[in-house]
Amino acid sequence: MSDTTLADALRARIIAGEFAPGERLSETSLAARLDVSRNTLREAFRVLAQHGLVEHVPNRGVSVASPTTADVVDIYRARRQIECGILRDASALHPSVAVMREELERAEAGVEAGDWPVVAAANMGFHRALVALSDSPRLERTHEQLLAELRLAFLAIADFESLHRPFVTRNRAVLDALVDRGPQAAADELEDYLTESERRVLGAYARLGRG
Amino acid sequence: MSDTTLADALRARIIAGEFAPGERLSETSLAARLDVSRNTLREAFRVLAQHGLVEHVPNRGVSVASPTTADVVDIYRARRQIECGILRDASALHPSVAVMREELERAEAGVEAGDWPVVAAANMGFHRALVALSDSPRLERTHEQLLAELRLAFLAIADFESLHRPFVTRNRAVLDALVDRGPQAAADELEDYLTESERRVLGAYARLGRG
DNA sequence: TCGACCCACATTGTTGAACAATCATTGCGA
DNA sequence: TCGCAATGATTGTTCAACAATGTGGGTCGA
Repeated sequence: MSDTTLADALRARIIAGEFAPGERLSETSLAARLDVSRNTLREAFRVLAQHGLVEHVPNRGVSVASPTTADVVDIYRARRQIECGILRDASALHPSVAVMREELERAEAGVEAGDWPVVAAANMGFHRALVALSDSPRLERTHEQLLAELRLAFLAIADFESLHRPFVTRNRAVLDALVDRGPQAAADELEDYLTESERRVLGAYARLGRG
Repeated sequence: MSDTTLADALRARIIAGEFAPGERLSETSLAARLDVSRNTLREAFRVLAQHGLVEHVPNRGVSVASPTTADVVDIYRARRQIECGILRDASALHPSVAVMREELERAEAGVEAGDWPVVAAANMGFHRALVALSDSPRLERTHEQLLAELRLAFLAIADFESLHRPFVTRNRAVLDALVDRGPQAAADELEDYLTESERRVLGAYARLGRG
């Protein structure tokens, strides 16, 4: 199996919650379980470590990342910088606006159905489409990594409903603001969104005695 | 040798211009030359590929990245987004302002001495310190990768003087604006800087028949 | 009982060799 | 000249081994 494919497969498994945040990933046993050699697995680990999905400590192996409070704060700081900046410069005519609307509707349908994993995915899709407004592959890549890390924080908290349900209407507000009141208003809405979302995550962390 | 150390060493060599942008990096010969095994080298390659410093094509190995015109445009787009956004929210009292001043003086001394590599390094140091105003490790990491890629573009152009000399006074203007006229004015100055710098790089690329 | 030290064990870091898979080139024939 | 198959080189992957490092347990002494 190609190492990139392997890294992608591992990434998907981690994001799906197959491995708990903080869980130690033994090279020997995981290699056996995935039916690849240790060397191949190690190459995949390097990729994931660069993505921030696993943490690599020399001579002590890799574990699934488990974002600390400081990490969460930093992730949201970076998100604010990137997402708000992009939105402020965005055009409501960009094709990606349609994608944002699709994801929003998917999230709203998910709320109706009470399917919180769908809501979570759609909310993230909304913000991914938002970043695509920038037409910058590098910003999209960076943002994608931020979302992947953040998803680990969500996994540690595990309460998808309270983490995602309240934010569907906020995403609606962001999109409406972009279309009706212009990019600056949308950026302001988004900043509120992110501040509130960060507050929720940090609150849950505090209740858990951190992540 | 630890793989991270190896990746760092390779990164330094690439950035120093030891390998030309676009040059093919043979696993066997490079492993022999660096006195490491192929497997270890491959792990380091994965790290560098994630940094955008080398390009990895399946079954065709890795080459030193050689940014295309589109890459340069994207790098500057991302820089504008990140650096200007940070500067707009920055405080002139942040400790990193002192670092910016140091790098600026180093650059000015370099201009006096006609030492363009020093000027180039100091200019980049200035912008690195600028991003450090954000106190965000993730933004710093992303920005560092952008600079590394950009350095490859500079290497392809090779005319350090015209790429870096004009921008020392512009950096001075950014710093002065931050201290004297506030973050918004500084962000405006910086936007001019980046636009002009991008124009220069693209112009040189055009003269070379692209990179 | 408690703490310091030492040793065996487990895991990672790295190597070298081997083989399959894929790509590039060369030379042949039509 | 063009297409094509054989050939050689390089990458992808595996395996086995050993060195280096970290971990935990157990002994010994106070």
